[in-house]
Amino acid sequence: MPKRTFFRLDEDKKERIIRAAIDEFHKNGFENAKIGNIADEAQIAKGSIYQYFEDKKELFMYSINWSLDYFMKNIDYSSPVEEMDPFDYLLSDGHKKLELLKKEKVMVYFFKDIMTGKFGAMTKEINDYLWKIGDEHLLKLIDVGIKKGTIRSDVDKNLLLLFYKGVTMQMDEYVFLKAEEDVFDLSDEKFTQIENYIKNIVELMKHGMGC
Amino acid sequence: MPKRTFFRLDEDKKERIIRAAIDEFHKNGFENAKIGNIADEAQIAKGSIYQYFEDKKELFMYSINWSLDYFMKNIDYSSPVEEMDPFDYLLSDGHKKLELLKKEKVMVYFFKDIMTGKFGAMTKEINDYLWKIGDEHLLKLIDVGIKKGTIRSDVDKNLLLLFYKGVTMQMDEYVFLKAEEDVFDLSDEKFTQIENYIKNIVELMKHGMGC
Amino acid sequence: MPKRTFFRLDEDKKERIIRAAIDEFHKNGFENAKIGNIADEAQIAKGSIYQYFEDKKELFMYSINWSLDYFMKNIDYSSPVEEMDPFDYLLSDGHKKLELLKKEKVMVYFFKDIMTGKFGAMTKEINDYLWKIGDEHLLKLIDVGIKKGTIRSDVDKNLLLLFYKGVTMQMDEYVFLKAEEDVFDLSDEKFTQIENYIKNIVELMKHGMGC
Amino acid sequence: MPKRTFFRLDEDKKERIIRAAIDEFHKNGFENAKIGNIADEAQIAKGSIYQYFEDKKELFMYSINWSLDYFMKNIDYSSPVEEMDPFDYLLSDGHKKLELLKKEKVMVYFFKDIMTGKFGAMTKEINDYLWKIGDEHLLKLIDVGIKKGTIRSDVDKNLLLLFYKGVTMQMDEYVFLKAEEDVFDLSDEKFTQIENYIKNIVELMKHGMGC
DNA sequence: GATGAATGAGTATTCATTCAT
DNA sequence: TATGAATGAATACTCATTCAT
Repeated sequence: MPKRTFFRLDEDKKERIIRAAIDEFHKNGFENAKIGNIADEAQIAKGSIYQYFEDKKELFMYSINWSLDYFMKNIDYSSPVEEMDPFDYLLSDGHKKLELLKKEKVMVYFFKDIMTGKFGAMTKEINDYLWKIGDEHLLKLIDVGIKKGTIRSDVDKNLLLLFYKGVTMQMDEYVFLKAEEDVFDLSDEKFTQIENYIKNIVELMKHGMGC
Repeated sequence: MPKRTFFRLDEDKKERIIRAAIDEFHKNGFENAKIGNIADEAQIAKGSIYQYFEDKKELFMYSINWSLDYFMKNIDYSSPVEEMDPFDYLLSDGHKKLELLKKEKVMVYFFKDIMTGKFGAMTKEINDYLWKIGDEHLLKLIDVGIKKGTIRSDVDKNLLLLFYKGVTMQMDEYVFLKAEEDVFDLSDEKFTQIENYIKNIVELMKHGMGC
Repeated sequence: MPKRTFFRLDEDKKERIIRAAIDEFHKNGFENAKIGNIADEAQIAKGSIYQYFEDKKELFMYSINWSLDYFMKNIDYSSPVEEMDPFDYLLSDGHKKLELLKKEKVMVYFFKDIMTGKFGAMTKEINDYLWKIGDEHLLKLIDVGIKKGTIRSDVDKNLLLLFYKGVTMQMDEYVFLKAEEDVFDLSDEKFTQIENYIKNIVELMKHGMGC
Repeated sequence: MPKRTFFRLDEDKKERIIRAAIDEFHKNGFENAKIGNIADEAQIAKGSIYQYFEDKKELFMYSINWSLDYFMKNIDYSSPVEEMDPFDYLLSDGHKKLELLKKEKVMVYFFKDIMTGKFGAMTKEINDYLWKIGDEHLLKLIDVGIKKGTIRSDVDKNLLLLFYKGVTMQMDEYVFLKAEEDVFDLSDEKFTQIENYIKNIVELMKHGMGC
């Protein structure tokens, strides 16, 4: 948890610092991230970082939290969508992700780094926490699906979760790759191409790949 | 590529070195892995490492190659199985993995670290290479499935690959977690529990989670 | 010398600041003393310290002066006692010191730190000054003793001073140690024990340890 | 305790390192002593210091031990002298100290710093140890004196110790100051002046300053 | 070839001091 | 004047790599 001096900062500065941190952590990983770079990028003095955060680790942790919050707010990863069928959700969600990708590339990547476990040992603690949050969210979706009758009820929910998650992540991976191809802007063609892919994947999730 | 001095070493020493490296890299990640620890563990002088490898990175890369080879040889990840149906393959493969897990815990974990992208930037290069190999392998399996009529042929193969991979990885993840619970030895009960899970997952892959 | 802003402060605040400083300097030495701690302890803002003192060193120097003054006033280290025989003086002085120890532990210790030279190089300047003051005081005492016929007159006065000082300091050291044993309060028993010791020491000073 | 790599060094290098350390610690105290300075002065790489010592503190501690040993060996502070009368001992000891002062100024000062407690908190532990050694040594001397009949036996030995120590230290202080006056070499005149002082002090110790 | 000692570049963190409010 | 946030200089320590034996 940042020191209170951090919270007293004006929004712009706070955001500059965290975005600088996210950028650095994403580019170089935790170990190789230099506090100096972050300070420079955020246009503050190196020492100031320590006025706001206990140490590098705390800054890192908070960066994670911050990006988590960010996505919660912006992708509505949290609640209202909960009445949506998980398959529909995927479709809409995928769309939103594409828009985010265009706007918040770095942060999305950072978020992906986290979820992928790229920060490894460093995050064991927070990693578990993040997973739990994500899983809970997905389980709710699955529940809705079962209730609505779009998801089979003869299989253990955890198994469904695992299945859903696996396919979803793979799909995200694909979307990322595709989006990466256009460094600056996604063409409409690419856009529909991606949406098509997602539709197909969802179809596979529903009916399986077997005959 | 190691220097030729390395290849002149006797098998035992070579293996000791690589296994020590794998252990250290797995435990601490690339940045925090200490050459000194590896040398100690391998019972050779620190300086000797540099007689065999250009630098830390080369040792790391070779460790990856080595473990890749190891699995190729031991899990038959390469050829003969190719006539097998991908679903059957999963079942048998899963079984083999369990046996490997018991025998080569550290190396399996290291391998997982690699495939998961935990070494991040460090491996971008090799990562792509590994994925390509893996993907090729899986695509062959899928082809077999289509030919044998166990996999639907109305969907793009790359999509099937993506789907198959996603579910597979998630399944592996689960197996790892389960296996981890028994630090020293897997009980038979746990063993069948895991196999059951795999069966169910395969069933989901075949028929999907939709109604 | 503190800035004039300091002298404009009310007594209570001034004392709070100096006592906080003394406490910190005593506990951590000059180098490790933290201005922040002093400010916290004195319940003022860190920046205010610099409103009163040029820098850390000036605060330190003034703390020394302050404690010196304090003892001058409170132990009557200066004048009226001057008609007293140095041996009698020691006895009475010793008693007073015990009382002070109970009331002003920290400051006494700080004072001892100074006289002992614990602040080393930092005080070279002030140290000389302090010694001079102390020596002058003691020389007066010795003069009185010679005049009163309680001290031999066949020895160089500086030598007597040196002798007197050495034994005295050692005695103080002992008193401090004893006093330290009772963290909160000196028992009467300990009290008389200490006084006895002092008496014996004084006897040794008078007649020597030889046969 | 230094690492064994240190003990494998040739005598010259070892001595260069320790003397450089002693010099730096004496000049700047523990906190302000810079490892870099020590390394430079000893003509070795900064990192090498850490090949020999765990950290700054260990180097400091060993420097103390080393100078202690040095004086033990060179001033015969340990045993054979033990049959000597403490007063005679002081005389001879004083003489030796003068010679040492000329040869090993810095180290003598460092030693004095230690015994004076100038390193304060840092040494609480070792300080006690040093005092104990010193006290034991002195107590033996006093015992000899009592046995030989040159010291009165009607006084508590610890009191005698305290007395003896106080006067001795003060005397040393004086000698140091005198010696300091001649930066490069002690004139014979100064030499005899000092010896005279010592004789007088010893006389005072024997017969006291009272009438 | 093998060894392990020597090297020195590289960086998080602290804290006295300054400064804007 | 009081405040406390901002600043940045300063330094112990690590460890990959080199090198002398």
